[in-house]
Amino acid sequence: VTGRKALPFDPIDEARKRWESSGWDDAAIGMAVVTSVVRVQQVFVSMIDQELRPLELSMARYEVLMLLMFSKSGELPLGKIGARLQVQPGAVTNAIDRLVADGCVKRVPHPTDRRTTLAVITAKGRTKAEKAVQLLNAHVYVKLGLAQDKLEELFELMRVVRCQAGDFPEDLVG
Amino acid sequence: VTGRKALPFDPIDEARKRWESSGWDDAAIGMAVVTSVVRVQQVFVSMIDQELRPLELSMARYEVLMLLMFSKSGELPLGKIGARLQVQPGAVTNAIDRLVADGCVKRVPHPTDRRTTLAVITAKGRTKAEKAVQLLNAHVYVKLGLAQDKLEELFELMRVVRCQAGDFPEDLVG
DNA sequence: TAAGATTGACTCTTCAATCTTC
DNA sequence: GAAGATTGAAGAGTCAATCTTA
Repeated sequence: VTGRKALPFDPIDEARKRWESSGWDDAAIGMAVVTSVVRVQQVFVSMIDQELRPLELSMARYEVLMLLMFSKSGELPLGKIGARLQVQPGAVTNAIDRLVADGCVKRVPHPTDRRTTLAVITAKGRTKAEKAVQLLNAHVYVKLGLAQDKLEELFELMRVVRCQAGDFPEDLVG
Repeated sequence: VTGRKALPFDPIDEARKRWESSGWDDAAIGMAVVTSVVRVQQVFVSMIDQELRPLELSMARYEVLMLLMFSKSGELPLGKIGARLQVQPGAVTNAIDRLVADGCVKRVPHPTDRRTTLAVITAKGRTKAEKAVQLLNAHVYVKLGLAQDKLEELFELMRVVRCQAGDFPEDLVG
């Protein structure tokens, strides 16, 4: 993706064989899957970052803008944002700070609960978010190199893993 | 995984529906797959970090130890490590620095090429690596909550994505 | 007491610049 | 000049501590 070179063999296949020849057969496929997910994520994130760079957006800030754009009235308490993105409060504060500095978001006090702060997307924020979506749709999401039906299979398998991990309740799987 | 709460619905399903109702049908499944991979990776890495914490190992340093342990004579040039892990040179220097400080690795000059440095795993490094493997095998890799055949399907689909991304040559896909 | 947000210390990453050696 | 490694700055994350408000 960047200046990294391709290897003349599949490194994860190699690792799996070593696991099997070390007597860890029952864990070998799990290791291979986890390692694959980590590597693929690395590739996806660097594709996304590259597209977002001209807009001066990071992936984290893009995700925040998406959340705000698709929420009714374009505002959300910071705590809700953290829960959706599954990141710590400090990460939210940081992302909002930068979005505010860039004029994409405003901080507004909650009308009734004075502990909570609302993030509100601005017109500039909406414009930037729309550009970002166009770029990612055109250059990342439609270029995954897998047929539609294969993507569906992959999505369903990942959904089960996400559910097992407690991302959302079990009764929503099937 | 940590103190994060589960949501009462699948957030990625919601996003996918919004994509479809915005007329981005062709990109919707790609968006859902990319988002899924990012979330699952987040979960896997935090499971791994939690297991590795008692050993005072990060996932990055664990990966370096694995590479060294499975290489003949337990040594590797820093550049090779970066290529295998697909990270920048600076990240390798950082990881090796910490492993050296922990006594798990030694830096040794290359016998013929005085530009390159070799990382050599120590006895302490091997011991720690073996403990790490036991922990991850027992508490992560065998507990993915998916049947063996489903894991195989998932692995094969991810392999195609990795290949498309240029992780390794196309003629090794299968 | 607990919830929401912020802050500061620390880790790990990328990127660009630098230094040595080929 | 190019390759290998290091360095320093900046971005983004965790975690623990803190402050305000409920």
